[in-house]
Amino acid sequence: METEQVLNLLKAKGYKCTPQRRAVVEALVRAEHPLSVKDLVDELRELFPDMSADTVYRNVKVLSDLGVVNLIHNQGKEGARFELDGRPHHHHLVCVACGKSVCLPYCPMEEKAEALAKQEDFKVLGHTFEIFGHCRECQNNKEGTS
Amino acid sequence: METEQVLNLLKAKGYKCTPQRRAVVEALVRAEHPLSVKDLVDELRELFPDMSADTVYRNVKVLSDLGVVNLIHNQGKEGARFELDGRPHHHHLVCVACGKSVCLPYCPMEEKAEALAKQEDFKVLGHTFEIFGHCRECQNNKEGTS
DNA sequence: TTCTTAAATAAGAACATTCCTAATTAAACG
DNA sequence: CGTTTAATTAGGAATGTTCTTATTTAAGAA
Repeated sequence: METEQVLNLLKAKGYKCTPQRRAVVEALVRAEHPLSVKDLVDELRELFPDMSADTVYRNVKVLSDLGVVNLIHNQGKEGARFELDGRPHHHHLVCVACGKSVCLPYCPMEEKAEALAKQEDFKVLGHTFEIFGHCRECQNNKEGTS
Repeated sequence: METEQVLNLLKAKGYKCTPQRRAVVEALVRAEHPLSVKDLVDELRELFPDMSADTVYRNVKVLSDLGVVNLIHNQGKEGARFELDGRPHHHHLVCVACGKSVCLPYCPMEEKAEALAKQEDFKVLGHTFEIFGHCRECQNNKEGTS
């Protein structure tokens, strides 16, 4: 997905195209792995020294609501991470050692979960699913060191 | 699960049995639905006026590590909630309107997810899965009012 | 019981995130 | 182009959560 496509989508949905918002989108398009809020703020303050963290949170939320970015809750420790995503929806394996994440070609809602919610008359708005642990490299590093 | 059982487990694992910790366990044993940190702090400050929120977080984490309580991440808004759990493991439907939660007799890890993680040489430490939305009652209330 | 020590505590700093407000500004329209 | 308006912004206050540190204390050993 390219920057202009995202901005057009935003415009179509009635969102304004501010320089800060454009910069957030560009940073996400450029990124090669999920970014934390801190990553984004640090990077964007070089362009907009006064940019507030709230602006990043707000924009990332808008993009997330539109399904353009995926939000990865990385419980505790480091904050959440975000990545641009053309694909409609997916989950992650998150490494608690290095913070990196791997996409998972599986969503539990598609299986039994949606049905169980309906059974309870529960109006589903969303869901989270993440697996956390140690990635291959971090397991190797741990063994190597000592 | 009763208070003494939990405390024995703690002792067996090398944790001390402090009055504050006992009170946290007792409050959770007594509770009939998941408690927020604020719930716990408010309740426990009647016994220990100086109790810090950190003590609640710490104890709840210990109990969570032991599998004695389940931690329900209720993204944003209201903070996390905790409930005592004798059963090995389960997930929840969380109502974003009233904060209540319903247990879900389903865990995605038991299905495909565990296998997918192994396929990536990913050493699984844990996972989260929650469905959020509006419960039956909150849907009705919304319709009733206007 | 007294001593020792590792664990737990309170307090507050630090950080992540959300919320509020007043000021700015993009976009639509004249 | 100038005006209007609703969205967006920066900034800081307000929460939720974690971390650090100095002090207290439970539990085991003498």
